[in-house]
Amino acid sequence: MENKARERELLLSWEKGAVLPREFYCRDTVQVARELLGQVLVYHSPRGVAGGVIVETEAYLQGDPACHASRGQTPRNRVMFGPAGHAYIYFIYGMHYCFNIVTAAIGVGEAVLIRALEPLCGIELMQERRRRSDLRQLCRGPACLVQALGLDRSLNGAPVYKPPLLVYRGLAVSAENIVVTTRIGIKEGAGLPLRFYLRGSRFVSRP
DNA sequence: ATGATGATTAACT
DNA sequence: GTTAATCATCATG
Repeated sequence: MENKARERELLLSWEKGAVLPREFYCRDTVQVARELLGQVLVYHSPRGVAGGVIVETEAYLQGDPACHASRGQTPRNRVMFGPAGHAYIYFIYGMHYCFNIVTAAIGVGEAVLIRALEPLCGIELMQERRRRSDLRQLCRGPACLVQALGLDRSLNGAPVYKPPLLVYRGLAVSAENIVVTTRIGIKEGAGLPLRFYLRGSRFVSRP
């Protein structure tokens, strides 16, 4: 398997790396969105561990019409206004969940949407949850990765720097390996260069 | 109380 | 490229 060697390499970097500290997220949201590429998102679910390398992100900013927080605080978006480094998980289209990490200072409603992962661990479990065996179809898309990892509403507001949700430091990504483009699935604020993905990754939701 | 809508996905043509 | 699936959330009355 060509994937085996790759998986081993990634798993090694994950095991050696440290968990990204809370402070990592208390910064400029675009910067965090870029730097999250290459890091490893892991969820220790009751059924087992699953996770992968973050290969695609989107930034949602204050004053950005596409941002859930742009029209003030509501019960749904309240965790966006809370401390950085916590999960903002919301329900959409009557059947899907999306996973974000809150960024910036308290009171500033900004976050990074995680749009795709390169599967790394818990692959059999993810294949079962997704009812698909193809690695490329496991975590390709924001709602897909949530389903693959087994995330749900109960994790809304949970920190991502301690169990059961963890983001580990992975491989560093240079600026030339980050593609900057427009976000997907929004009406207002389309056209803003706030989507980021790993150049050449076959695991992004859309090139 | 009601109605419009959505940071999607899978399965079509 | 098009569309059905499916409902919590929010603005409005």
